[in-house]
Amino acid sequence: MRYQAQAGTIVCMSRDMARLVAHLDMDAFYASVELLRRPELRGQPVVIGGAWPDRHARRLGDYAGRGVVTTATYEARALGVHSGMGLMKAAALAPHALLLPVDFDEYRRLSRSFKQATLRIAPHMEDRGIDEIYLDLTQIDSVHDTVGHDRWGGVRALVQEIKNSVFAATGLRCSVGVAANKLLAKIASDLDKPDGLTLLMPEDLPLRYWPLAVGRIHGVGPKSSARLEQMGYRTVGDLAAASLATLCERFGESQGQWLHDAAHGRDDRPVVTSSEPVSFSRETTFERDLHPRQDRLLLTAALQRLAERLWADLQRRGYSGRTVGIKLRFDDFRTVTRDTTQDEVVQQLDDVLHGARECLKRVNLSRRIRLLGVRVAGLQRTDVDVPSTVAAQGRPGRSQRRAPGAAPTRTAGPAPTEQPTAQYTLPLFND
DNA sequence: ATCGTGTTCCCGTGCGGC
DNA sequence: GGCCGCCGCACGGGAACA
Repeated sequence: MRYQAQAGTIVCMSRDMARLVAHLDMDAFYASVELLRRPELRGQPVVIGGAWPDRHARRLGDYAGRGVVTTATYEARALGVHSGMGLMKAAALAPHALLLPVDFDEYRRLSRSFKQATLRIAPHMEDRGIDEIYLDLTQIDSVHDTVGHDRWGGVRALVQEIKNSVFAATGLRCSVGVAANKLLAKIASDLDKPDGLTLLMPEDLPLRYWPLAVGRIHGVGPKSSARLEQMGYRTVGDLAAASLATLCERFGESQGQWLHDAAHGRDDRPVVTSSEPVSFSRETTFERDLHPRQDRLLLTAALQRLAERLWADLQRRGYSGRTVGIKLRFDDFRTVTRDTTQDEVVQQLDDVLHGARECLKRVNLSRRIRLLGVRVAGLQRTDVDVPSTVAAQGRPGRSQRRAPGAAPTRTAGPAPTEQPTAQYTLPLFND
């Protein structure tokens, strides 16, 4: 037996018993949610992205502005439009496609629904964002059933039950992959989209895993893909054929070992059912690139607004943090970040603004600014009184001490409404 | 004018304490 | 005192992902 502690959860893994892990991925999630409300658009190329006041559909070709495609229906994908593509480029490819603005509140609502529906059947669930989850099915008895001559009949029946339940709760389809670990389950869920149910077992790897491009491995993005390909590793099989020693030589101990394991379908990571946030941030891309001096007032106002929203997020979720950071993206797409850590967590909005201003002083502002962001990390909970033994973990001594009568500790329940704050008149954007 | 928003993880560097 | 190695921490950047 091996025990792994992770994010406060003790996960127990038996070395001998093979695990059964599922990855569930909602099909074209945002687009599918929109089609629930606009069934007359079914069958048409539809793209979700951007935002505008009236939420009416537009012709993609009529769009002018910044933004990316968050999701495209399969009809739009057939025209070459994909997630992450700039909207202007998508408009050139598919001018007649329909464009709808994003509505995160609605997506979050449906996200909760499909997760709840799943949870009733498979309670060991790891949340991986708005539209995907991992499930550890190992402990569910029925997966071990043999149905007729089908060794995996129990798994199929269970997963089909989950898919049906998700559809009943939301009207949405999903694709599910099942394998011995998260790495392969993720690969499997992608093998037969949409509405797929795919088992990927060890004996399937040579035929179904090794032919795939290295970029299909979760964790190998565009940069690593290009590098691997340039070194002659185009497919997962190319990597699997290389020795551990060779990969370590070429990519370092840590990454080499990881690539070797991944190529052979080995992955120990447990399905983690609870976790704590690490940071909160808010950022915005401007309609036009702003000049650090000429547009100083606009930038100052934007920073104020971002900090207010971030502070509201923190209060609503019951966190504060010791680290305040900023992020800037310039007109040449270069990105810089700065952060600073205090002995104590920020107590009020002005502390966030003060930290952000300190960070800004350390940035060379000689280009126009495209994006501005604010971040708080080094989090501690504020809504419950944390026992001192736990609170002392971060930095012993002063961090938990609060002078009597100092800024009131936030209490559980709805966050107090934000007081209007004095506008900063000091120059935040100096040159 | 193609490239958003929010989050996490990893690594290198620099520095102080021991 | 200088130097070394080790460690942990802060910081900045990069990469990846939903």
